[in-house]
Amino acid sequence: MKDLRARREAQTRREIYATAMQLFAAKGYESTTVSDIATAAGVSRRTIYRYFGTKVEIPFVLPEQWLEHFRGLVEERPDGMSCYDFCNAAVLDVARFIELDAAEVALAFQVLADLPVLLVRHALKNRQWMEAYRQLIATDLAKAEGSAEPTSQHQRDAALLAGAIMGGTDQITFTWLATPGSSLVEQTRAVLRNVEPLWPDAAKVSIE
Amino acid sequence: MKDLRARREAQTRREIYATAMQLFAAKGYESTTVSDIATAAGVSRRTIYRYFGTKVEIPFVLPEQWLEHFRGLVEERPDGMSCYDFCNAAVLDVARFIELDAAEVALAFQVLADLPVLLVRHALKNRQWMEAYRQLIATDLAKAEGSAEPTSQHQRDAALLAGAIMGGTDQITFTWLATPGSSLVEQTRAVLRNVEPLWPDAAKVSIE
DNA sequence: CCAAATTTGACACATAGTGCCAAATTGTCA
DNA sequence: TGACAATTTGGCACTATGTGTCAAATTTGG
Repeated sequence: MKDLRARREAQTRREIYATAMQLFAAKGYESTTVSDIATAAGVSRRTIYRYFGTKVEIPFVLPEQWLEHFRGLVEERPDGMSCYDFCNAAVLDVARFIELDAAEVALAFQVLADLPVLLVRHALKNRQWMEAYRQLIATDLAKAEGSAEPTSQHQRDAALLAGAIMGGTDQITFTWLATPGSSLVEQTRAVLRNVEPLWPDAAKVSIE
Repeated sequence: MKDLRARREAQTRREIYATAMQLFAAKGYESTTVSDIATAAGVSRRTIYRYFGTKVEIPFVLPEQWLEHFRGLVEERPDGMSCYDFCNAAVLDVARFIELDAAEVALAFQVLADLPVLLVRHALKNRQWMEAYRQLIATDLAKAEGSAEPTSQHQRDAALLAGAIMGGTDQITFTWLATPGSSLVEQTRAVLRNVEPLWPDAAKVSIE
């Protein structure tokens, strides 16, 4: 039974995560050593590094899941959907996905507020989002105009759009967490409306 | 003579920088320890940390200077200039500033290519740029509409614009380095033209 | 040239992260 | 069920980053 082992691994992974977050909330991220987490979780220090490559990965499991969810959407993208339509749908889908674990996110981001190391990690996550958008849009624009490789014009358009979407969604995630009762999906719609004028016509033709 | 000391400090700073970059180019960033740099530069390891907070700061002195140049522009911003006009002018100014040390930049970025640690640092730098733009634009939009604090609408608009500008300029910096003989300023103009439709009307009224 | 202030060097130390191998645990098959 | 194989875990050693501390060296100012 291979999946039994897999479930056990997922279990310890969750346990380490829960223990770590608890300690971070209690003593702060910086003054919690990996050894602390290890002893509290009842595993060896080495094991922590096996499950999470680095200490700073631990508080970013949820954001990482969101990005993977998006990448999954890109994989399963239906044929004949325009770049414009797909991006709008995907961004909204991710917003819905994020809203699922609202409570957990609020706690996590509260713990991590204003920590230099984590700000850096946040920046990296933003860049990864931007890269994901940028690559998707750039290749799509190239395809839509029948060129194998994206031209520098395509690259520019894609980078602009990716930056705007990333910047907008990052911002509203912040205000969403800050103002309880607000709807992330609604705010996301507003962002997409604002981004609208940036889309070139080529993005609205269906691919394949 | 206070400035004599300052000049000496700037001197050793430059020496450490030059030595470090040379070593990075020769042996790679990762396999160059801070001790290596220290002995090669003829100072103690501790001194390196005094001049540059961390090892990863060293290859980012130029980008840091560019950001500081921009911050300087914001400080000396002339009265009665609209947000839109100022941002366009400032972004172009920075592009000119960057183009000054083109050769040095090319070498630096070549050395640092595809290093995980440095990719992270690059992400942080991008975020800092975005924050600089975002804050500037958000407060300006609020002022232009007579509200003391930026509304969430202002914040969204600002985040979008900041993201687009950052994403666009980052992208063209990349292609500029990759294609010798190209003009960063020209490309920057193209980015600004593309961003154009994102600006709300409020950004075009003069402040103060 | 001397005294005060500041910079530098040297040492110690905590922690992150990695390689390695033996021990324990788990899945598989007879 | 029991033994064998595969994988996971723990423990240990080690390197490197980054920080605190204080004495020694250097520079500034008179």
